[in-house]
Amino acid sequence: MKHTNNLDICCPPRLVLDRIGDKWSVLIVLNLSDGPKRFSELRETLHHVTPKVLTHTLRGMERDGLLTRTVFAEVPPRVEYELTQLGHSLRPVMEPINAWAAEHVDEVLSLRKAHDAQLADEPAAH
Amino acid sequence: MKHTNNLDICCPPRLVLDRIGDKWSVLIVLNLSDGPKRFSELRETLHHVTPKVLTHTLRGMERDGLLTRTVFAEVPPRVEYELTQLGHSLRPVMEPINAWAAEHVDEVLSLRKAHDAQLADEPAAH
DNA sequence: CGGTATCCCCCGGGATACTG
DNA sequence: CAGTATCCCGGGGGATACCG
Repeated sequence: MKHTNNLDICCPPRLVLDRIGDKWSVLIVLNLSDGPKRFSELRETLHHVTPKVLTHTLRGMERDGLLTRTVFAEVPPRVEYELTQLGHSLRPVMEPINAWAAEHVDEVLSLRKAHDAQLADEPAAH
Repeated sequence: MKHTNNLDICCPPRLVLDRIGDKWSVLIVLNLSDGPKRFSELRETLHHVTPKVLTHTLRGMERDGLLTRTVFAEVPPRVEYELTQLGHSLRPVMEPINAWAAEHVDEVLSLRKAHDAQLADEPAAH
């Protein structure tokens, strides 16, 4: 996004996809849906994503107001992440995504496989 | 995705996001919603995206059965892209995305701005 | 515990030029 | 018209190591 395409502005969907289209944001929202969680808890659930990446993702979401980060002055340190109202409002957006995926994942995968197989068969077209 | 994480399988949402999370797929679906379009038509609507990129995106979508590619044996050549049933079924998925974006884009942008401004103020925390 | 700091690789995506 | 062929850059994201 170097030359500030007006597409970025004219197309709101891009804002959402840039925000939740990355690898972990959706899973984070889902995981925080029923209450705040600590950094390590999230890491475990997210299959031990690298701390750097998790931090980066969380910071980005915090920046956009999707969640809050609360540091507790204890030893050992404790940090909790919690969805904001805005963060919670994303659930209705994700449900259709989930539903579509659940319903069509097999179809897509088999279509993809068939398509690849067909291409592999006919290198003759060249 | 090198070491085939089981997350890819266990989390259907990823399939969708990997598919429509890229820069152009959503816009393509929206643009093909009311009927087939030719390659150049798509290019124009999509703010003159590079042919290479457009081709790549379209091929990926074709591979997953979201659209069909029809070549007409004419001169000059004509190629039309049309959503499949599966492709059309994505619309209900995108509408909430659109709606959320329309409703919250200003909020997110201002929250983001405020957040950045605050960080710029306090390099003292260091 | 909850992060930073580095290094590194891959690839999405744009620019430019050429072709059947 | 509808693509290919190259080159290139930025950054997402993982691995590893270290820190307050």
